Amino acid sequence: MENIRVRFAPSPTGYLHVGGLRTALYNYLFAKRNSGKFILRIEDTDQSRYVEGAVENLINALKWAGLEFDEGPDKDGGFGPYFQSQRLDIYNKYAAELVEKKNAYYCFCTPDRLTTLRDEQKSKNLQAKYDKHCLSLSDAQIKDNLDAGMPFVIRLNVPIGEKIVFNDIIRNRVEFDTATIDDQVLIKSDGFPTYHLANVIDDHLMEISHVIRGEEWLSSTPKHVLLYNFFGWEIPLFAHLPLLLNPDKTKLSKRQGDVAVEDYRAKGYSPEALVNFVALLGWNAGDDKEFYYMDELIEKFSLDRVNNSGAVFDIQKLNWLNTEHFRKLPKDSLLNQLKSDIANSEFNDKKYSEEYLSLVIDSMIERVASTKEILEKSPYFFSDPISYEEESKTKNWKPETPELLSELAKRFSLLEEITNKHDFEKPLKELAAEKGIGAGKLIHPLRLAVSGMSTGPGVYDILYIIGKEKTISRIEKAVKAI
RNA sequence: GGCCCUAUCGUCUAAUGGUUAGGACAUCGCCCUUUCACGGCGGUAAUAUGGGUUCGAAUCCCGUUAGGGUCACCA
Repeated sequence: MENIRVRFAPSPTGYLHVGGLRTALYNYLFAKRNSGKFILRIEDTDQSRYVEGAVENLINALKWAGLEFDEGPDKDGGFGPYFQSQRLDIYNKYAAELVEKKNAYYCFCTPDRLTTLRDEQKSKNLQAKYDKHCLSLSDAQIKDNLDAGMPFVIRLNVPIGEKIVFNDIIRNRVEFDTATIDDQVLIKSDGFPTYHLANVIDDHLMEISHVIRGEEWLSSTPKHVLLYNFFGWEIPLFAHLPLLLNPDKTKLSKRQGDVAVEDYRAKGYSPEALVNFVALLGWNAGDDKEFYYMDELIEKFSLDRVNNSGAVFDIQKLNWLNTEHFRKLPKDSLLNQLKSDIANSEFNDKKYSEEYLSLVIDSMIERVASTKEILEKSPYFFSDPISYEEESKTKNWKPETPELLSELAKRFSLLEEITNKHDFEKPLKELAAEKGIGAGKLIHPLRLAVSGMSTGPGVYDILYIIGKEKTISRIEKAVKAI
């Protein structure tokens, strides 16, 4: 294939949807795999939906996910501008050409008439469609209306009784009857184009070779085909991607959980995991491999192997992948992440050495899926416990416990040089043997005393990491508090 | 409702006319472990349905059913 150019063309609604991320990713992978160009185009033709900072958010989210675009805002490749709101002249020029050729026409119908028409059609269970009322206007009438400053739109003049057939890489042959296609508005009364017009013109002008987008666009594709034909332009190859679904199989939506890439980022999911996960939602290489890095995805990706049915966004599988990716992270990036999480936490006023944090990571890595979770699951590495788990208290804290722990603290205080966790194990085992009790009788209350919790790394690990002083002071505190 | 798309374990999927229908996540059980995890081993679990075509169908064709998308001066 030559001159592969694909685009991700979101409208700036405020955040990047995970479905959008998947669409962007497939475009990106396809471009990279085929030495093509990945273009970002902002479809901001709806003035009423303008959201402050949306474009920045979008670009940041893409960057975070590792999807660097080759052309787009602030990165001109000779096909700009990449904001549709800056290309109004172009759309108007082409719309005029269509009107000239009678492939489009002025429409002066009021919103009132349109709603009445639609209601009527709906009540008769008919498809809501414009009735071509203004198509019969004479040139003189149109000129009069225009001169009188009447608001107008420009509509696509869909021919009657034709079949529109196109080929989709994923769905193969798709056919529509023009009788089922509405005379779509191309230019709105505010002078802005609708998606359909702007999209077709830009894809042509930007020399897009493959239109890879969500399946929700499949039913408006015949309108686009019609436009390409009217202009006499070559039609790009289409690939309509299966939708991402809620657990109840409806189109993935905000109502049923997190849908923005930023939400997952904020929760501690890594970009590698999220990318890996959405890549597999609707595509696989044909083998059993499930763990991928971006470069491997690029190497393996092909549109031929994209599925044709919708895929449920299964958070459990994402969690698993996130864990897998987390465990493979190099030590220094774990360290950096943990430091930045601490800086953003309640513990941000304290200082911890890299050696210390490194030990914390080693002890927790098998128990968490993000550095953020280390803070949540083992706060005792960052400050003294302020409360003690009730359930563990009733289970492990017996009348004789304070005395036993005090004795244990005394023996710990005698420890001179501590080089590893076993230095703490010895006195505990000895005490247990002397008292004729199982080590568990000491281990469980000890864990509760120093951590406030009943789960976590081995007690000796905890003691070794927090050190002798803290161990003793926490035991003393617990003896008084419980 | 019209039009369009889709249909393999609960979920993501493999098997492109011949397999005991495979893997992964989840789930369950056992082992490891004086906690929680990790890990190891094993189990439960699917071709929506009815017809064709064929020696042979998850796979090809038709119908049915179910789900989804779309029917805006939103993208």
